[in-house]
Amino acid sequence: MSDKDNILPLEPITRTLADRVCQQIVTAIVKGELPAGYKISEPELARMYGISRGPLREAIRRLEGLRLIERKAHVGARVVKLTAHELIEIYHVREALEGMACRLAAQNMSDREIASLKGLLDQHELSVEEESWSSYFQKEGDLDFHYRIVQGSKNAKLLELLGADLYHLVRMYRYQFSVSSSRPKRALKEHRQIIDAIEARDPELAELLMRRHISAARRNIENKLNQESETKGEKNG
Amino acid sequence: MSDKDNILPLEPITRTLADRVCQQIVTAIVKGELPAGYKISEPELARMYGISRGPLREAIRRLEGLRLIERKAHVGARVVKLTAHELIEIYHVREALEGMACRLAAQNMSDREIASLKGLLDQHELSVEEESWSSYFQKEGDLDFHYRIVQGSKNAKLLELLGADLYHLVRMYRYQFSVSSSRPKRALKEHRQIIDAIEARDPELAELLMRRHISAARRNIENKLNQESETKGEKNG
DNA sequence: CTCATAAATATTGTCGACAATCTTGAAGGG
DNA sequence: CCCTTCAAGATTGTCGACAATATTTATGAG
Repeated sequence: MSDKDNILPLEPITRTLADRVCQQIVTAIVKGELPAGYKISEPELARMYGISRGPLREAIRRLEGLRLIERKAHVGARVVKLTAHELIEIYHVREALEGMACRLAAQNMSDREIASLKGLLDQHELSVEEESWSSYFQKEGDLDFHYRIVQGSKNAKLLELLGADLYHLVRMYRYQFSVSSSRPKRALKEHRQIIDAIEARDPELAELLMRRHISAARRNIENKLNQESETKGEKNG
Repeated sequence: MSDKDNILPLEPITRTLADRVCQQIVTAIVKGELPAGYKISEPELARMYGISRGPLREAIRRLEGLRLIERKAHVGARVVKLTAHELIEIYHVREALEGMACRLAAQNMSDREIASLKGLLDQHELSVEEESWSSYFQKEGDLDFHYRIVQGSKNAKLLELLGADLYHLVRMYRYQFSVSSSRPKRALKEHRQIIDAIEARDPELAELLMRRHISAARRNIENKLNQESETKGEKNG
C-alpha cells in the first residue's frame, strides 16, 4: 500500500465507457467536429467510438443535461443550434452569476490564488503582444480567467452551474463563429481592474467591475449581430 | 387534421419509460420517499417501477444531471444529502439569478402575467389566515411565486437553471426539514412589494427587493442552523 | 483476539437482439 | 398535377444475459 500511494492516478481515464465517450463528444461538439444542428445517429456514433448503443445512450442523456444536445422522443438527438437570442440570454445569466462569484471571490479567494491569477494575466499580456494571441486567448484564455474567479468564490454550486452548463456553450460559440474577441487589450485591462479589486478585498467594486465587463462583452456581441442582420439583406435580395 | 387540433395533449404522458420514471423518481426524492443518502439499487428500483435496467439507468443519468443523485463508477448512485453549507450556497446563487430575473421581469413581464400573479398573492393571503397555510404555502406556494417571476423574465436560460437545477433541491430541503417558513406574513409582504415594483416597471428596485428578500431568507436559515449547532452539544455529551 | 488475505456474492457496466415508433418513398384517387 | 394513403425501411426504445468490478464474508496466520 505504500508505493501504490505514489501513483495517484487523478481520475486517470474515466472508469466507464459512457463517461469517456461523453467527454469526447463534448470536445467534438465544442470544436465543431460535430456541427450545430447535426443529427446524431446512435448506430453511427456507436460505431465511430467503437462502443455499443447502451453506454452511448447514457452519454447522450448526460449531454442532454449539459444542454449540448436536444432530444425528441422516438425522433433522435441533435447538436444544439445556438441562436443569437440564446447567446444574449447566456450573457445575462453570466452577468448575474459571475458578478456574485466575483463578490464572493473578493471575500474568499486566497492570497496564493490571487497571485497565481495575476501571473496568468502577465502571460496573457505577453500573448497579446505576439500573434499567437488569437489562437489561444480568445478561445480558452479568457474563460481560464473567469473560471478561476468562480473557483475563488469557493461556491461549489456556482462552479457547477457555470462550468457544467454555460461555459461549454460559450466555448462552442467562440469556436464556431471564430469570434474575434475584438477588444483584446480592453478586455485584458478590465481583467486587471477586477483582480485588483479582489486583491483589495473590495467585494462591491469587484462585482460591479465584473458585471460591467460581461455587460460590455454582451453589448459587443449584440452590435456585431445587429451589423450582420443589417447586411443579411443580400441573401434575400 | 381539423379535429385533432382540439385534443392538444400537452405532453400527455411522457412518451418514453425513462422520462416517466425519471419524473416519478424526482417527486419521490423531493417528497422524501427516497430519503437523502439512500443507496439506489438498480435491480430494486427497476423491479419497483416495473421496468428494465436500461431505461432506469438513463433516468439515473438524467437525475445526475439534475443534481438530485450522485454516482461513483462501479459503486452506485445515492440520493444527494444536502448539507447546510450547500443550502447556503444555493441561496447565494438564487440571490444572483433571481435578482437578475426580477430585473428582467420588470421589463418583459406582460400586464396579464402581472395581474395573474397579483391574484396568486391574494390566494396566498387567504391561505395565511387559515390553518391550511403551512401545508401548501411553505412547500409549493412560495416557489410558485418565484417561478412565475422567472418565467416573466422571458429568459429561457434562467428558467432552465433555476427550474431544473435549483428549485428541486430547495423543495427537497423544505419537505425533509419540514421547514417552518417562520416568517409567513413578512414574506408575503415582501412578495407584494416585489410585484409592485415590477408593475411600476422599475427594474432597479425590483432587483433590489428580490435580492433582499432571498438574502433575508438565507440569513433566516443561517440563524436556524446556528441555533441547531449550538444545541447539538448534547449529542456528544 | 486482531488483522490480513482470499474466495464468494452481489452490483454495476456492457453488449446484442427484438419491439415500437417515426420517416421516406411510391402508388392510387381526385 | 397535387394530395392522400399506405407500405417499406430505418431509427429509437426496451429487454434479458454476460462480463468486469466492488463489497462482504470466511479463513488462516500472527
